[in-house]
Amino acid sequence: MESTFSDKQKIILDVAQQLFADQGFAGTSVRDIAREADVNIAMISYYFGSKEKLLEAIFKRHAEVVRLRLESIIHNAALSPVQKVEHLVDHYIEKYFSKQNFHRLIMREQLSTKESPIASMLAEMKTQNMNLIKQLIAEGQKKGNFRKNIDIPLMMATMLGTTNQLMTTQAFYRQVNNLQSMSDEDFLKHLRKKLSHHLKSLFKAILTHEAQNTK
Amino acid sequence: MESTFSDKQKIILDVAQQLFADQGFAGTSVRDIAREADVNIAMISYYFGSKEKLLEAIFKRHAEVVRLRLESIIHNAALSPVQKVEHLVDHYIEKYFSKQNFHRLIMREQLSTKESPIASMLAEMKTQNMNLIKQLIAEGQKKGNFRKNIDIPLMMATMLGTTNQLMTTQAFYRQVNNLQSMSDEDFLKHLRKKLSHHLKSLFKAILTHEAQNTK
DNA sequence: GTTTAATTCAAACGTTTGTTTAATTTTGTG
DNA sequence: CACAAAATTAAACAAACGTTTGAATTAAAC
Repeated sequence: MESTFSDKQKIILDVAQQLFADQGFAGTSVRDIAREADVNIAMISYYFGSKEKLLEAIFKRHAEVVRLRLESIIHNAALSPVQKVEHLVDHYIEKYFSKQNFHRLIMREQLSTKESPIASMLAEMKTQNMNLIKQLIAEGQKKGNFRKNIDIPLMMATMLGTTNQLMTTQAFYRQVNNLQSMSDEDFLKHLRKKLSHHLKSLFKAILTHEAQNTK
Repeated sequence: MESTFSDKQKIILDVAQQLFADQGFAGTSVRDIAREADVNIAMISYYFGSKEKLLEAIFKRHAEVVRLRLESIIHNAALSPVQKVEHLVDHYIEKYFSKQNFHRLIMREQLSTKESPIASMLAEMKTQNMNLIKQLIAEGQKKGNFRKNIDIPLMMATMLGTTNQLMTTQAFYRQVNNLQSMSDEDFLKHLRKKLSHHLKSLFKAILTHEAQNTK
């Protein structure tokens, strides 16, 4: 990768990522970023060309990290296919919960219908991840653990979609289940556990031959 | 409901809904709306107070329609609980696919973390729908069709989340499955069918005692 | 027909936006 | 030190934004 950023550039990237995540891309001005990063307004254009290309740089940096982590799970010879799927679920939940706002930002960009460098970058990233998971499924089928005719994109949609949806409506989930007395931290722990179990049992039902367990 | 809009107000609401859906709220200017609706810019403030209250009015109008349709399914005495769930799935898919852009708009608003009249309105809407579905699940449990200890919010998150996710990444789904030669119409039909089957078998696995069928 | 209220309009208001300029300072190199 | 390149700055730019104004027009009420 040709991505070698100076310390100052990294600060701008970090600050912008946080602000974009919290307030959205349109909702964040370059002046906000400059103020928070303690640099002159002109530095953003100077270093990155434009506000939009700054976002592009942020996503590029993120994509690299995701790909590496995913590969390390898939290629871990010590794990069975079922274990890999479970690791995948837990890893994704962990990643998503620890950077909620950033994933909100990605969601927002995906919602945009317009063709853009960013949209095509996200698509490419998705394809890479999908190919890795395809390997994993194929391995499971070869070993006889998984059934044939698995619609991987649908399965992915359920994992990502359910997690996204639950995240965006977590306050609602808390209210419905009368969990207001819990601390924020405890609630998130509880939510993650529930979601993890839910997704794993769903995937067991989709992927394997046996019915999923009741708790 | 006190919502009685003049013809001109309805035109503004329709046009604004379309534009907000296509370009987002921040991405649509009141000048865009005025031009498309063929009214003076000042009319939007005059009738609705502000751009934000205009969006509020659009969501209020939408919520009413959704509630009525949901009630008609839940209270249909001719259907069994399982059938009702299947109707629910198909109805939601139908609703979502026929107004994709509008649901993208709702998603975008849900992604916003800020407290706002619109956020609380969406939350209230969600609670209403949830209570209706709770009735449906309780009916199924009483009749012995559904198992106990069903996490309804999690189930809803899977339905809404999977549909949303698949919708926002449909171009990707098409590419991965080599369906570019299909017409747009045929592809959407295909996608709906796949999604419907996927969700129904997931729900069978979640709700009932038997394992779901393979195709 | 007269009066009062509701509607419509072009224009302007005051901000805020992303980006650029041109001058200045800092840094690196020989 | 001297010179060139890079970095940084305050200021200005033009464009777009949501909203308001005050006059002009239409509709409604009596």
